[in-house]
Amino acid sequence: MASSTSPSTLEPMVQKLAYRVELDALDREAILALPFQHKVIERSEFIVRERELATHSCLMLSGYSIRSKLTGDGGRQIVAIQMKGEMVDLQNSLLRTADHSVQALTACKVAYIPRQEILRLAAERPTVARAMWIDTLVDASVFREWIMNVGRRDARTRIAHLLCEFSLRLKLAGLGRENGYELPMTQEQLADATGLTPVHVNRSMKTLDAEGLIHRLNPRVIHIGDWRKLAEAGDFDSNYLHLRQGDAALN
Amino acid sequence: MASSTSPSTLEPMVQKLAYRVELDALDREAILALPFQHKVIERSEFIVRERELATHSCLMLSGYSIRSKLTGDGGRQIVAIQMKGEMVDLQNSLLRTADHSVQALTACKVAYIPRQEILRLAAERPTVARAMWIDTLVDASVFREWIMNVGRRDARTRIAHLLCEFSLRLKLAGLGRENGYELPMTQEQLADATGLTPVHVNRSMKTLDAEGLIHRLNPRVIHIGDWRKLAEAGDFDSNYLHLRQGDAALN
DNA sequence: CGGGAGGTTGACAATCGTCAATCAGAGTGG
DNA sequence: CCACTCTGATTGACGATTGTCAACCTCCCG
Repeated sequence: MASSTSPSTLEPMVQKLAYRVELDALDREAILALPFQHKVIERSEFIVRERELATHSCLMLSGYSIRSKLTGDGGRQIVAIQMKGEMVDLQNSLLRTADHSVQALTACKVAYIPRQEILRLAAERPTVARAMWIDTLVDASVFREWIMNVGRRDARTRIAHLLCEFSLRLKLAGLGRENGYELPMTQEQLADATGLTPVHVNRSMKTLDAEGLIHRLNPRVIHIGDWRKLAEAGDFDSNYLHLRQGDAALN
Repeated sequence: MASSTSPSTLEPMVQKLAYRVELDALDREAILALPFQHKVIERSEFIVRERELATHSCLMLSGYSIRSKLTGDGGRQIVAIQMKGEMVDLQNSLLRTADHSVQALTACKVAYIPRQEILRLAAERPTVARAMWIDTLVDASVFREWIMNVGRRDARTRIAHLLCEFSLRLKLAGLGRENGYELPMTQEQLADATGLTPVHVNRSMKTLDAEGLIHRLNPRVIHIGDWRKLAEAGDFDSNYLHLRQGDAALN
């Protein structure tokens, strides 16, 4: 872990918030002036554990992380996937104790920001506060879509939906190639995200492949043959991501 | 619909927010001074429809409402249940278009507050803004628990979990009797909330009844025989509701 | 070359959904 | 007071999606 005051490290946070609300120069400066610590998180390492006190928020600079919860009998449910530019753990850090864990899916670079500094920023810059609030509201909207995904869609549709969400979000984050991307998760992790078993995830992806909706060079590299068809198969409508006009039409 | 400036109508909103953050006299006054309209919503009436522009937030004064989403093939997923004292639609009204519908489960009395006034209040009273933010974060925590509920628990456990959540929240709202309450929903609605079919909800409740975990005077009036056992059956841990110490031990 | 993680497949089991009939209770009108 | 109707609850028979178990394969890495 290394302290840093590099002026541009928090730029992704400015971008993220400016996407939601118009920020003036003072707002931007205030964000960039936040104290933070650079940190590298290894694959599988926990950033926050359920029931811990979370004292920091963190901004993803690279890599992927997941949020998950455990049932009493050991089942795991992944409730969100985070990527570059996203604020992890505004949720946990503003509340007393974490209600879910955050874990690195791949090696990650993050910027740690003390909870107190986030609160101070919010108090001093109402516009920034509003942007962060809206950001958490969009997170909540994604949660709702996931409830519907696991509650009311069959296996094939759930997987297709997740692949669509991934595709769009990767493009927005500036990752991902033209018609495809590399999945950062194993089939077991996909299963935990969709409420299925690894075996059935495998079967469902095989089906999507056989139907020509996706092509796989290797199990993790997804090529999307026809976005329209995949979106239809996944009952995917990007409305819940609350993107801007142009971005929603990316695919 | 009737305009009103009755000074105490918004008191539940003060209570709700003061539960999360300490509010000073000015904060409380500012909340109570919000302009609003009284409105009575009939059973089944929509308060907001998916994809609409939501221009108002609303505070539940009595009755129950649900938030729901529809799949492409007509399936419905209920993603939240709202009761007295809760702020419906901070979510929809701060974002451009509603990503889900809000519908009255029973006849409801509500106070409509214009979106602009909420934003103004948040800008002028940072502490109130923080309280509302935290409130939406708690909502998000409940969404995460619901994802786990429908994703990783079997039918009997899902139902038991929902019954437990209801019991606790009703007590907090000052509703519900000692060891039981009246469910405001049909079994079809329970099914939509748990990702099951009405028939299977019926079977699951029958099982819980046969096991002595609940008793039913009539299909909607639930008596909880042994809270401990029901909570265990439902894999229920109130941590995700982020209650205060005392409240978490209510049952 | 060996070991391990992750992916793939088949056989079988179980939970849950579907369909359809019946029942119970509330409200309505004659 | 009694059909009549409607909504919601209940039940049984059957079917299907999904889970379980177990084997085997593939690739990567030391």
